Amino acid sequence: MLPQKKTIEDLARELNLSKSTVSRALHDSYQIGEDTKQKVHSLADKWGFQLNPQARGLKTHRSFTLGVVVPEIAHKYFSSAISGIQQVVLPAGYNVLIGQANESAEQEYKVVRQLVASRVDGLIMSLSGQTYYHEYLQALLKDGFPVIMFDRVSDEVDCSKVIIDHEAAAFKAIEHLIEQGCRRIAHLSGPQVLSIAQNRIKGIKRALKAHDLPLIPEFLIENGTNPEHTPSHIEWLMQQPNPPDGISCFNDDVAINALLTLKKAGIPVPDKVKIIGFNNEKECVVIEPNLSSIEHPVVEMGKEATRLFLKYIEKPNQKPQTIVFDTSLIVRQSTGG
Amino acid sequence: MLPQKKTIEDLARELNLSKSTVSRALHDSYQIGEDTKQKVHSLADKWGFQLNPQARGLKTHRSFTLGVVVPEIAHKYFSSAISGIQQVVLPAGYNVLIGQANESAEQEYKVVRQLVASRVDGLIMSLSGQTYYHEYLQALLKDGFPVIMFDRVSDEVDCSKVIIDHEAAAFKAIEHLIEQGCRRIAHLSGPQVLSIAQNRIKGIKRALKAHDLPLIPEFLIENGTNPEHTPSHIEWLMQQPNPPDGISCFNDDVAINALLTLKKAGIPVPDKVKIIGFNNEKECVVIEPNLSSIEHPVVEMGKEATRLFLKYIEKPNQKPQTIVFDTSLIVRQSTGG
DNA sequence: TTGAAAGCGTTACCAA
DNA sequence: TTGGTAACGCTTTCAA
Repeated sequence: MLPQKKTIEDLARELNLSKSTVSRALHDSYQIGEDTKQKVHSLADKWGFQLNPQARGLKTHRSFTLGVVVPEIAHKYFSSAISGIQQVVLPAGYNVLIGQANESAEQEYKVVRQLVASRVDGLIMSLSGQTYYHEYLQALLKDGFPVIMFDRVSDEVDCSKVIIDHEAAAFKAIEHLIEQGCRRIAHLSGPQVLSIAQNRIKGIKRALKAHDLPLIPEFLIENGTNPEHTPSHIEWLMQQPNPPDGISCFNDDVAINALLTLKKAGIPVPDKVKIIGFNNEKECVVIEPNLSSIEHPVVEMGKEATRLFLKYIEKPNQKPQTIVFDTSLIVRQSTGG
Repeated sequence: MLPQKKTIEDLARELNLSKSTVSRALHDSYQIGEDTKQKVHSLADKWGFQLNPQARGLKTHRSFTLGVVVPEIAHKYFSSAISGIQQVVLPAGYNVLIGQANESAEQEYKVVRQLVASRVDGLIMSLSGQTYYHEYLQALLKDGFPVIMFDRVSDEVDCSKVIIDHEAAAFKAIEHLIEQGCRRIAHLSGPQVLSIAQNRIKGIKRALKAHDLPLIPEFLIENGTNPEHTPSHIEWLMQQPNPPDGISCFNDDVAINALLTLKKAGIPVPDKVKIIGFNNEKECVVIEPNLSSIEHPVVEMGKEATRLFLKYIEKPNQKPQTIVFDTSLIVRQSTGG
């Protein structure tokens, strides 16, 4: 178990072979006889031999390490993605180096720099909210360095992406509210710099139009994700002469915050107003009434992003591709389900 | 930004110095003149030069990488710890390689093997529930390889540890229940192979004794953390002729599961039975009644474990030490607070 | 089918 | 205070 002390040379000596032969045998080179391979492998197994990755990397200019950058590790959404990434990349012989950007553009840049300096073979990232400056990512890509984005992507960077069809997801959520009888729907939306927030709004508008309902402008609350402001947003909404009868929230945290505010105000959910969130987090089934939500296949997305990375490693010069994941509506009590 | 192409040799050539001098200058060796250092550093900065970690590692037998093994990445508790670890270790020039054991002893062994093969300079781990076999960790330690455990530790492994005083925590929880009027207290305990589970039980016993209350043996449910069994445990408990009037749970997940079961059965909390959990997770303030809990300083523990690792790297041959963190009781509605 | 040897980018020993 | 050089463990070209 101890940090490998044996080298290829030890194997060679023991078997009366040369380093080169042993190296080739370990890599199952076609130029090596079956019996030789056998011998090498069996001794290697017996010794628990593993190649020194640093020597290997030094020679091959690869590290067999993948960098992953997320806004925040300690968030279920992203740690699940990381878990998905690991499930695919470890069996392929890669390790994962993790960086967190803490929702800051500068930190994101620093973290990427650091990972690149550590010689990761590629990068899978989900962008941080306020990030505008992405030229350095473009530069990396131009040098043939694989960068794959998932979930929070930027239109300005031309790389492979794994995303959710947020427009369709929002459409689904709003249509569900409408089918449940809502006619005056409010929205606590996210940071407008994120394309996902904009796409959600597109979906909202499309759903309303499809059902001949108006978009009530003052019910569309932008940047409504700050947990400290949610209660006042809700209070304001419900104090209107014609308050909303349905509220869609940017994520479950916001939705739960909203729900708690409504309960405190004695406004019955779903009877008087219906609520739906996004992400389908654990808390949805903890709160009462249980929260309806839109489920994102985040583990699957992590896996898919990793497959793109591996494919790219296999043969570079691939055209960037975008893989779109669908979401599913989870109906619970908060929308009368 | 691109993966460094320049080498020490390029710097040397450009400055009319030798590789050795440049290397020493970069490491601020005392043998190098101030002016030379200046020149080297300024060119290195200008070029954005960074040493090749693989070549460095090959030569020095270090990787400047720390391995972290947790039962599950996608769990707030552990991802917070990882975050804490990163906050301390990144500024020290180390990267973090993460492995998850999925609560399985075999996986844990494999993951450690893999990380060691990847030449991590040390390991910070939180053990998985069912783990018995720890000889390999002992072996590593004997070879001078740093292993630090946090939270879920094993008494059988003689290494530095960062733990919570679980006995005191459990004492606090039980004493609180008693002060709130509970006289027949039940416990959904954790895997008995974990020392934390045993220490909790010690605390429970001590608290009961201190208040002259008996420990009701059939109310002490071992290995009670399986979410599928929690409802039947709760049902069984409450169907007893003399059911418990207080339940302490191994963690918040179990407590919430228990609470939901009680609500479904129409048993009022906290009036008929009081509940307390451990970890103080987000869901505590989502469920109703809000869940009382014991808060663990998990980010701080991750940081402290990392400091121990760095100290050990600085000078090996340290005696193992154990750092104990205290917890705080968070009183909410589920215990009538 | 196998072996010898060069070289990846550092560090560290020995000289100067 | 600085330089030359071997060595870390592996891959790979060239030769046999």
